[in-house]
Amino acid sequence: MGGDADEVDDTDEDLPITLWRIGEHATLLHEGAPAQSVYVLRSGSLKCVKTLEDGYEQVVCFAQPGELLGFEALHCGRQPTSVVALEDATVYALSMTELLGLRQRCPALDDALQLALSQQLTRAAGVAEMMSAVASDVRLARFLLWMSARMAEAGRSPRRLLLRMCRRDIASLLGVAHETVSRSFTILADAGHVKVENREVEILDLEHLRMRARNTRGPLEEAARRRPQPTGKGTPMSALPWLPQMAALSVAA
Amino acid sequence: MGGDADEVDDTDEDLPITLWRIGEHATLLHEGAPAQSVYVLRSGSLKCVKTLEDGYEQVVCFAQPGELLGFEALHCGRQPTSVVALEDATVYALSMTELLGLRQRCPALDDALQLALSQQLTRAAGVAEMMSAVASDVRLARFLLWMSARMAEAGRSPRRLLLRMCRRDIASLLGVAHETVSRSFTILADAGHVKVENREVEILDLEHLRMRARNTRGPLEEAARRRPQPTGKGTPMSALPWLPQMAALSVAA
DNA sequence: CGAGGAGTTGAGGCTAGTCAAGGCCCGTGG
DNA sequence: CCACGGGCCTTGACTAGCCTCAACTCCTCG
Repeated sequence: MGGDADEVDDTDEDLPITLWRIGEHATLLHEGAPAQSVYVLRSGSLKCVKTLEDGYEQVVCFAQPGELLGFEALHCGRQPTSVVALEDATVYALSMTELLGLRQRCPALDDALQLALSQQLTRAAGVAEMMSAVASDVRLARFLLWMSARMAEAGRSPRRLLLRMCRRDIASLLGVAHETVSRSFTILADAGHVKVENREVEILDLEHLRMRARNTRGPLEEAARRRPQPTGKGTPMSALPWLPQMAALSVAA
Repeated sequence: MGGDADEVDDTDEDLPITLWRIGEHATLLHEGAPAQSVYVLRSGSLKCVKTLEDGYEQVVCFAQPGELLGFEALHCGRQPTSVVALEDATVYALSMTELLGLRQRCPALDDALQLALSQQLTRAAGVAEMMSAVASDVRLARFLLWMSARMAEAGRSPRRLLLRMCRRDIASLLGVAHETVSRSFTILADAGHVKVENREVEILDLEHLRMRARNTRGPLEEAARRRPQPTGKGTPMSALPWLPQMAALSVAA
């Protein structure tokens, strides 16, 4: 297996689903490792990191319980990121070789998989949105709101956050220096939006935090003027496409 | 339907796959629109944009032929981004309500779908990697290499790029001002790495362009020292998990 | 008790954002 | 036909914000 995790138990003879336990700082998936399983995070939190050629550790995302991991490797066979536990965590593991057969035998799992994948795509867009802000305090505000939303999804208090990752990891995700993260924390704290105590963050003024997070760049960037301009009128085409063709296409590109 | 596209033809009575033609600047998917179909881009190129509260148009990604679109909406029922054609384009449309049944009737399509989803996740991580660079010329270099890789995937020349998007869209994706994109283009051109003529870009020195793209931030950021540190040893757990539970979990979070 | 990581804060230089002007190209309309 | 307007792109000048380097504290761990 591609990780420092301990196999705990098979859950069922028929189903190749295994529960793994991952200790803090242990690596569940190694970047570049062959794809063998997909995982669903059961408890704890993880970070997905890409080690760039110059040795810089780029954090791509933080994973909360329920998230799907390792699925990216399906199309190229290798893991694009490493996955490291920020605290003790447990995951369900699902062998990739048996994934296909399993999907057919169990439509419920199949649907759940589709949903989870869809969700992961949405989250990826959310990460991009976070990084799109210019000002560093705005980035941090968005990050905190993002974490808060995750807590709410998980049914926990969205006001009290316990950040399991270090400042450097946050800085990496947001694309700023880790000192800047520190400064941005004090900016938000001085403004009375949050109370910060090391990794414990309490959101005091959600509304003002949201307002700050809205600032993207300049004053509206005149983008509001650029209306959709639907032209849309086009000539009909001959009906050559087909299902197999479509299937081939989506594999190809 | 949520778009200014023209329906062209049904491809098969049994299969709800339709070919749509989208004119330049037309919108295939509107942000916030209900999820009704998934699409596979057949020809042309698109951009996915998120209009933020302050009116700023955040470009999330550029789509090339073969990419899957609209799938993010599955889990929440609404499109998280708008999708706009950068040039005349065609897409295969697949009704979402019939998607489930179709997947079961045609495993080949199902597998293709999984692969495409996996690919989309990988691409999302790639976008994050692009934005992670600090220096603007490095960001642009990565963008050009990214476009080049897409061209190679499509079987076209990876050296001659025709950028269908305007500078402002590139700037939005990279998280910089559009003037900065201009300046970065001239930096790369002056360095002899590329030849730029409006939207036509020729890569002259791939190797040096790659070298420039490697610079992430500072000199190694001492991250190279932070070795994995596998602790990994943990106590076994009782075997409570199960397939239905796992399915429910991946839906829940 | 010392070593080292994590976090915070300060000083200074430089990148990139902002504002502004000008050129180019292409659409519409006089 | 050419004038005009309006994108798109580029370039310049100024300035704000962030990165870098550095020092210091706190805390954990061996």
